[in-house]
Parts: sequence; C-alpha cells; structure tokens
Amino acid sequence: MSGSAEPVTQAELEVADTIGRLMEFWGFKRPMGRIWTLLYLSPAALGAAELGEQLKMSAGAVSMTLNELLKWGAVKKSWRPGERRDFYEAETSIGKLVQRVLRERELELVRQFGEALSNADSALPRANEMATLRDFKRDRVHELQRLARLGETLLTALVAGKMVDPTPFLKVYGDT
Amino acid sequence: MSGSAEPVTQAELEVADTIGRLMEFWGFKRPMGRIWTLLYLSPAALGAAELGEQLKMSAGAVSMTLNELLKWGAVKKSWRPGERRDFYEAETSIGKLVQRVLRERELELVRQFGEALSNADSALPRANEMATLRDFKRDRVHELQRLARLGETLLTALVAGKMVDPTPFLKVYGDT
DNA sequence: TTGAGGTTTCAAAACTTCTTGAAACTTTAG
DNA sequence: CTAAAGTTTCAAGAAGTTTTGAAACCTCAA
Repeated sequence: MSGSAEPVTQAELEVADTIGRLMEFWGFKRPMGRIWTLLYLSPAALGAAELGEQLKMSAGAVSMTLNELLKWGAVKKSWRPGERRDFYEAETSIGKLVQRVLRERELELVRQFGEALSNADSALPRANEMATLRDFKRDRVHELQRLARLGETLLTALVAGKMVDPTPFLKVYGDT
Repeated sequence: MSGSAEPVTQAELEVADTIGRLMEFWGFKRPMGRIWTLLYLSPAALGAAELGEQLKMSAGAVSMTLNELLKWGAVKKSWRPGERRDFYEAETSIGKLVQRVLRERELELVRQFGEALSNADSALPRANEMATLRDFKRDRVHELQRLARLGETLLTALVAGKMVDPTPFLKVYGDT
C-alpha cells in the first residue's frame, strides 16, 4: 500500500489539469499531461500508487498512461535503493520532447497526407471526360501536394533546429 | 430538391476524407474538412443540398458545418443569378487560413496557459513550509512560464510571417 | 516452489461528442 | 399576404472514447 507522500497542493493539481488540457489539445490524452506534471513538480521520483492516489486514477489507468509517457520519453523509470517497485521521474527537457513529437508524429502525418494525395492524383485523371474540368481538379490536387511538401520542409527544418521562413507558406498559396 | 450535379469521383471523396482526418487531427471536426475539400475541388460553387448528397450528410449537419467554415473564413457564400438558395465556394488561400487559426486559436490557447500558470504561481508559495521544496516547485512553474512566453513569441512571429528561430526552444530547456 | 507485492490486460460501464430528423423559422416570389 | 423553398435549431439517438475494476500475469525473496 502506497505511502501517501506529500499531499500535493490544490495549486499543483490545477497546473496538472491545465497541462492535461493542453496535451489533449495537442492530440494526447489528458491523463498523460496530468501525470507528467505531477512528476515534473516533484523533487523526488514517485511511484505508480502515489500518482493514482493524488490524481484519483485507477491503478490500470496509471499503468497505461505511464507506459505511453515512457514510449514518448516524457518520463523515465528510476529505482530507489531498498524498494522493489518502480519510481518515475519527468523528463525536464521539454524542447526535446516537442522535437520528438514533431519528428515522429507530425512529420509522419504530413507524409501520409502527401501519399494519399498522390494516390488520388493517379485515380483522378480517368474520371471525367471534359478536359477542362479534369485539369481544374488535378491542378487543385497538385496545389495540395505542394502544400504537403512545404509542410514537410518546414517541419524538417524545425526539427533540425534550423531557422524557418514561413513566407513561402503565405506567398505560394495566395490566390491573387 | 437538389440537382444532383456531377457525381464526384471516388478519388475526390477519398481526398475529402483524408483532409477530413487531417482537420480532425488539427482540432477541427472531420465534416469541416470533407465539405471544404469538395468545394475546393469543384470549379463551380455548390449548394448545401449537393454537398449533403455527395457526402451523405443530413441537411442539418451540412448547415452547421458550413457555418463553422464561414466563421473561420474557409468558405465564402456566392450567389447564382436566378437561384434563390445560397452557393458556397472554398477559400483557396490555405496559408491565410492557417495563419488565422494560429492567431485566433493557438495564440489564445498559449495565453490562457500562461495565465493559468501565473495563478498557480501565486497559489503555490503558501503551500509548503519547507523552503527548499517550495523553491523547487516554484522554479519548475517558472520554467513552464518561460516556455509559454517563448511559444507566444514564436507563434506571433509565425503569424507575422517573420523568420523563426527555433533554437531557444531547444537550448533553454535542455537540463544539462 | 510458494506467496506477497506489483504490474498489465481487457471487457464492461460511464462519459463525450457527433449526427440525425423533424419542427420552427426566414425569406422571397407571386 | 400567402405559400413555397430553403435554412437553422435542437432534442434524441448513435458512435466513439476513456476509465474502471477485477483477474491474470510477472518477479523476486524466502
């Protein structure tokens, strides 16, 4: 049975919820943000039981959430001398975390998008007999493809920590 | 009763779904992406009825979705000479759309985040009597606040079309 | 080998969000 | 002013997601 460590202040729980919501907005699950925050604000590593207790989550939920956080490198396991169970601490380098998500998730998404557009492009030409119509649609798909490539370039630069120039984004797609 | 205009190819519907999913990932609703895409690929403006027919959506859903798209400026109303009902066409300047979302939604989010952290910061010091603990937590909250400010700066630059340097993001938060 | 402590899995329940269909409301032509 | 056409709203239902609790599964110490 977990030792009920420090009771954690109300304010801390609110920060946890805030970050939970932010994470949710970013496409992660809310509990991930809540747990990460508690660990980030704790000077010592915490065990699964403490986390569940503080955040009113079941052991199962805590376990699943911690695993997801580990997968993203947002949390690290640590061991305490005598103790058998695992303890966890937060990865504090938020910049690295963001970078990793951009690289592994966002970039991947943009690639899939570009691929889907290529497929569509191949399928499109045979569709309609009227040349002018066909070309209109194909041109639009090409425009989207260019957008996908641009996004890929931009993300790649961001991930590499290079300077980013957003202007082509605005220029190329203006319709004047 | 809508005229069933051109049947729209399978490929087009797939592009629509792809973009729908992309929009969903971005925090919008999938139908928004689907409708916008159909309009974007159509040489002529379309009416609500045609859209609903092609995408198998009810009139109500089409109406709500179009209104949301109009609110974001992603779609414009247009009128056809004799016809009474409204027709819609896609905003083609995707860069402007992205810019607007960054400005009105993301920036707002980061601001709220910063605000929540300030509140937490005020609430935190009184919580724990041990000075060293207290300072640890406050420092961490300050770190998050700095992150929020940095994000705000970055977004503001992006929205203004200025060059963006992502390195502070990586440097400041490294824990070495 | 056995048992205690801890973790993971998973089906069911609770909760959210999305979609529908029908009714109410607007608008415009006659 | 009336009626027809089109649009919007909204409550109910459907669909999808998240959370839980309990059982199965490890792992290590004795």
